[in-house]
Amino acid sequence: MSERSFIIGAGVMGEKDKKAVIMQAALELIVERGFHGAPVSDIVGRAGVAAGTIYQYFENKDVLIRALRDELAENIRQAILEGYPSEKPIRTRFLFFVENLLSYFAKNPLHFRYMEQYFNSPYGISLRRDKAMEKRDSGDIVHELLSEGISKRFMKNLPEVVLFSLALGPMLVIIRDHVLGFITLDDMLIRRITAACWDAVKETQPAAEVP
Amino acid sequence: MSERSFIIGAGVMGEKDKKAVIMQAALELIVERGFHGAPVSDIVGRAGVAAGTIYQYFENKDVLIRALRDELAENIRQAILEGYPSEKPIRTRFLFFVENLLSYFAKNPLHFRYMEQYFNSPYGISLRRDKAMEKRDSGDIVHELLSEGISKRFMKNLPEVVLFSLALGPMLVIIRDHVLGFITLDDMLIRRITAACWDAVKETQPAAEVP
DNA sequence: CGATTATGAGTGAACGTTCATTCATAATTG
DNA sequence: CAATTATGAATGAACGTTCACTCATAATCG
Repeated sequence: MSERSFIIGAGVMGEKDKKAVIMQAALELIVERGFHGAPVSDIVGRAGVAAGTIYQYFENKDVLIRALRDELAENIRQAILEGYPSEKPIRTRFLFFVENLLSYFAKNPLHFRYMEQYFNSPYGISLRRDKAMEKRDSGDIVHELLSEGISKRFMKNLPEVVLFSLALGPMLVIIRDHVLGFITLDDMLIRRITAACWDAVKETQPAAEVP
Repeated sequence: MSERSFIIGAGVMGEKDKKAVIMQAALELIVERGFHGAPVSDIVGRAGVAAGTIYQYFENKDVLIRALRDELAENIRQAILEGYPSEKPIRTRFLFFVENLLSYFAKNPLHFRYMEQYFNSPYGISLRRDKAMEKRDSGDIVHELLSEGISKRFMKNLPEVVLFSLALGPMLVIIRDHVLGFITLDDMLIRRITAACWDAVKETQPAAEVP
């Protein structure tokens, strides 16, 4: 082998992957056992590195936890914005957004569980709004969607945070059930769930035009 | 003072209250800082008792945590079943149930935050279904409501867990926002939110009779 | 180009801290 | 004055973090 490399399990890794291996191990363990059930000693054990190695890449455990959050948030952001039909009617955009988000989490259950745990922990409480709803990337799109929906009377005249909860709250429960094996999500079911969420937010005295 | 008593803050307590004081202190601290941010030393400190006293009432910290869950679950059960209109139409029962639950948590934010943390932690994962949906008290009522709604075609023909998520998922987000001060829930708003949840679950091709 | 030195990623035993829990003792009760 | 209840210093396990050290590789040298 022409450059430094090493073996973990059956695979051969270039040195650049070590950080990623640690992050993956942390993701799995934290999802399985929670933040305080995933000591650094177990994380490095699963990653196949020594205790000290983790501090080559992360200043401390908190930094690792936040780095994981940032990476997942970026993945999610890219996944749900790809192909977003900015020019289509509101209903189309709404369905696209919710369907994509459901789909992403159905396919990446660990990402969902991690973010859920993060935002339900003392780490995440203060940052919740910044990341989920405020002036940032995907949050912008949600805000744009809902405020336009309200002003054009395609959606119910409720506070934006309420419409947000009607649109995405069911997803929190459904993905949890999907992860835990109480239900299996396929594309058809995802489409029907998304349509039901639209029923929740849409104005029941419809405006002159159909959205 | 004629019987043994002691002072906490401005109040005087008989000894029978000591267990309750410990539980209240644990509730507050765990909601504020999470399970691993609420060490026994802090709990007894807030309760105004010595470290050892907690073990007079609870075998260990886990037992305390589960006892709190049980007490809150019982409170919630009683609150939402009081005055439940078993003989009224499905829609009436649905609105009553969801409204009552929203109302209860809006008035008892600590209870909500505790249960949320509990069920999102390794403690609660395995028990989630037993408590929230299965053959038990309030769970029975939800199951009865949804299965009747499906079979009589007043609700969408979706898996029960999906209808459950459409009915109660938004509440998870809204109460969190209420607790964190992003929104203020009053009776009027609660009624409008509940109505929107009904829109989500109700069959859009209505049956012959109005429910 | 072979030999020598420098580098820094990787290591893991050891450290200090924090935690839940215990128990000998003290205080309070009827 | 026995019995019950409360106390808090002491304990040991578990944790995150540190740091002196190793060694494969890269850089430099003669």
